Order: sequence, then structure tokens, then C-alpha cells
Amino acid sequence: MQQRRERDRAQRHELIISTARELAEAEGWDAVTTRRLSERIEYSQPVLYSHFANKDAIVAAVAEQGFVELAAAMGAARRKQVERPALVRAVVDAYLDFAAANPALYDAMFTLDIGLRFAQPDSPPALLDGFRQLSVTFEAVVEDPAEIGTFTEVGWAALHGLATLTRAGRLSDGQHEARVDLLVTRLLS
Amino acid sequence: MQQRRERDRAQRHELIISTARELAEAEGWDAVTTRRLSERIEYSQPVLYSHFANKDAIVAAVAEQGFVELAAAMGAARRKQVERPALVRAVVDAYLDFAAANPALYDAMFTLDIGLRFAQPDSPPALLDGFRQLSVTFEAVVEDPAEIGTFTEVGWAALHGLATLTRAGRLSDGQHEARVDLLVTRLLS
DNA sequence: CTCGAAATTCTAGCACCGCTAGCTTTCCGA
DNA sequence: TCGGAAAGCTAGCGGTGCTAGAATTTCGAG
Repeated sequence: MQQRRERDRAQRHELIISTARELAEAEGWDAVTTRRLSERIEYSQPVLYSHFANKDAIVAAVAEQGFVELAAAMGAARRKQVERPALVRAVVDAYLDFAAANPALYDAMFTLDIGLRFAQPDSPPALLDGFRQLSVTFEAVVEDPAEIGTFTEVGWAALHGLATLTRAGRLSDGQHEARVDLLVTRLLS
Repeated sequence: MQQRRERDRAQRHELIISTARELAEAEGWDAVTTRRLSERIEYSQPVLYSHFANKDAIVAAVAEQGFVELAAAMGAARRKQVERPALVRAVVDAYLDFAAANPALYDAMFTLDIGLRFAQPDSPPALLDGFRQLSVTFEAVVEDPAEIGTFTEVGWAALHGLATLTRAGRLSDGQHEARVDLLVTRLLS
């Protein structure tokens, strides 16, 4: 009985997150208002606030889901390729494809920038996992092991820059392959 | 007489832009509301709308100012250094220093992402100028001239990624130099 | 089965947002 | 000095995130 209630509550918690995500992906984050969101889940606004401290916390929950999925996508890509040059390329593609396929989700993770810190006790494990997926991928191409951390950060920054500038329409169309080729051959090999 | 009025009007136009910029830099773009802005310039809200179509147009005007200044900063750095490795490094530093020194301005240029397109007739010349500053800088380090455009886009993406991730506090502290070194030696040389 | 406290949910409202219709004031040439 | 034009303001619209307090539902004790 008590458990039944907690189960229902957890279910509604997830419903809020998935509904916010769908609405954002369909119409952008500006369309995700507490009114529209509460309407969609068929509860009143205050119910949202019994699950989350504020709207930012809802966005942060969506972002965390994104980090889990991004880490999984890179992990899957890594497991499919073992040879060196193809491996790096596969993970890079996985990252950029993820960003392109889930623009609103990627916004929640990076652009909207709720106060999610890295390398803090409160930062979600998925966030560190994603970083580690990149790190392990680059291990093969960097000589000095002490350099891996820095190398990963620079590689990640390059990927993030490509993802955001592409989304903003600020890079020339039809040159995507050429850019990724250049990045992988010059920086990541 | 008529001219006097036009001069006053142009002056107020600039006042709006600079006030918006100062307010954003001091308290973030969330604090830049039409009410607070009109209060600061000591006119009522509708006056803002006699100069700009909407609030986004004000942000876009600030962003354009940013593109002018960024292009100038890179140009100045380029003119101070002529030797090859130091040249690239100087321009890269100029870019990252600019982003770090003017976070709200950089947000207006890239993150807030008003509908500013690149390579369109309506895109401000300063925007193309900035791209050209990078392009000219990289000319020396890329063999195939046909590759310069792609090379510039990738280099720019890496810089943009570093700037945004650094601002968000998502890269490890105290490793900035190491990251820039790595980027310049591996990608941009 | 009934009652009443506790848990849950909703209504209604706050202060703020971007934006604008329409009134009031100021300007300036005839 | 006057009157039309230009300029600026007040007040308000529909929207936002968020919340106090009222209304409802739940559910165990008697």
C-alpha cells in the first residue's frame, strides 16, 4: 500500500522528465513552461514542485539522462571497433551523431548550463562515465600516459565546438565529413 | 536642427547597446530586462522599441559589437607576431582571452544564438572578418590551400569548445596552458 | 461502517516578463 | 502665438516561474 504509492510517485517523476524532454525536442526549451508541462502530464503546476525544487531541476534531470545515453552510445561504438584509427573515428561519430540527433537534449546538457559541476561529489556518475569513454578511446593514440587527461579535454572541446557550431548553422554545409576527417587525422592520431 | 536630433538619437541608440552590455556583464543576461534597461537609460520601455524591433535585436547589436572586437583582438595579436609557431599561439591566446574576459558578450555572440546566420548577405561583415583572421593565421601551417577553409572551421570549433567548457567550469583548473599547448602543437602546426 | 487526521491536489494569486495601444507632452515652423 | 507633428509616457495585455492556503481524497482507528 505504502509501496504502491511510492511506485506511482516514481512513475510520475519519470513521466515529468520524459514529457519535458519530448516537449523540448519537439518545440524547443522555450516551449517547456510549467503550465504546458503540467497540462501534458494532466496534473496541476504545484505537483511539479512536489517532485522538483524548481524548473531548472527538471532540466537537470533531463540533462542527466542525456549524459547516460551519450556515454552508452560512445561505449557501444567503442565495443564495435577494436582497430586503432577506425576506433577513434567510430567514437567521434557517435558523439557528433548523438548531438545532432538530440539537439534539445544536448542543449540541456551543455548550453542551458544549469549548475552542474564536473568532478564534484554531486555530479552524476554518468558524467564521469562519458568522460572516461573518451579517455579510454584516446589512450591508444597518446604516447605519454600523463597527458591523457589533457588530451581528452582538448578532444572533447573540439567535439563540443563542432557540435554546437554545426547546430547553430555556422559551419559550411556538406563539409561535415571533411571536418571530422581533419580532426581525427591531425589531432586524434 | 534636424541633424542635431538625429545625432541625439544615434547617441541614445549606442547608449542602449552599451548599457545592455554592461548590465549583462555585471549580472548576466537574465538581469537584462526591458524594464531594468529602460530604467538605466532613464527612458520608458517604449523608447527601446523605437530603436529596436525587439529585445533580441538589442542582444544582436551587442553581439555584433563583440564580433568587431574579437576580430580586432585577433588582428592585433597577428600583427605583433610574425614567426610561425608563436603567431598561431598568439592568435589562439587572443581568442581565448577575449572569451574569458567578456563572458556575457561571448554568450551573446554564440550561446544565446539569435538568428545570426553566417555567410548570408545580412550577416555583419565583422563576422566574416573574424573568420578571416583565423583563416589567414592558419594559412602558414596547412599544406593544401584547398584545405584552409575546413582547417579554419575545425580550429575555430576547438577554440569555441575550449572557451565554452572553460566558462562552464567543466575543465580541470590550472591545466589551461597544457590544453592550449597540446592544441597548438598537435592540431595547429 | 464511520469518522477524522493526514496526505494529496487544486485554485487563485504574486511579482515579474516582453511588448504595445493610445493618451499627453514637447517641439518648432508658419 | 498658434497648431500640427514628433516624441515620450502611462497603463495594460497575455504570458512566465512559483507558492499560500483552501479543497479534496485517502485510510487507519474506533
